[in-house]
Amino acid sequence: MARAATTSDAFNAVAEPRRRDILNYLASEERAVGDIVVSLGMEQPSVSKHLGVLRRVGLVRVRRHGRQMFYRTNAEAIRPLHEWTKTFERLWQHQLNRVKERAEAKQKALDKM
Amino acid sequence: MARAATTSDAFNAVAEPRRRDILNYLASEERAVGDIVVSLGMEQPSVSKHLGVLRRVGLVRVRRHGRQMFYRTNAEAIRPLHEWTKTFERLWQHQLNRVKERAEAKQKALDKM
DNA sequence: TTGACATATGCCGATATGGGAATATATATT
DNA sequence: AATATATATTCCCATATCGGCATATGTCAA
Repeated sequence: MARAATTSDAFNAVAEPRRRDILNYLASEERAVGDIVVSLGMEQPSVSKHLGVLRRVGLVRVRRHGRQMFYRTNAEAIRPLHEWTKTFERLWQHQLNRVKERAEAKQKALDKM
Repeated sequence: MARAATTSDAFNAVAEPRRRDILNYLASEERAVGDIVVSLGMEQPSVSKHLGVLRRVGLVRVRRHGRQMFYRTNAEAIRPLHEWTKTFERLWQHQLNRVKERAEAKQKALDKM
């Protein structure tokens, strides 16, 4: 078996940096493909392909207006990612506290010298 | 150019479901490779390879004890992922509110019938 | 209808993948 | 030293990728 398809889920789709750029760009308001091409400085076919991947996993929604296609980020599809990362939140807080405590202990030791 | 390496960053490393399973398993406490093999029901070489990827992007830490290698999740490396997804949080809340409002409006309309 | 514009799709090549099987490395035990 | 145990590495294969380029599709305008 090879690597899972980029269209298998949001995790795979979002692994590509340019696709994250697109999602960021489409977060605040919907945009036509041409706008993405210009604003992000990518080739038009490349943008269309990335949008295709994002659309297949539900990360963007499309609306046609004349010959333009307006895309917008569907934040709801990013939520599972957020939830998964969130399960580790208390761990890094814990780890940070430990680092902080060690630093403070070290400082105290230095103060006594 | 082909797809980015799984070791290029946490986003790519985490795209593989089995690697997320491993990170979940190693979140609460450190474990030997053999434990992962048994608990997750994977082949040993497969586990070692996945751990290699995770280690290269800093998602796990290792400690040797005799002939065993104890791995644990380094939650701190998951944080950038969390932060990125977080930027969309207000959007899906907004979208959910709109869905909710529509549902309530619909219910009100039904109540009048 | 013809032509211009906006976007999508097809084909190509180079590359990395993940699983399976075999094997190598490192450490402990006797 | 020889053997057993724990883990890592290598090789192979089928597959999907992304970018570049050319081209197809769809829509508007004259």
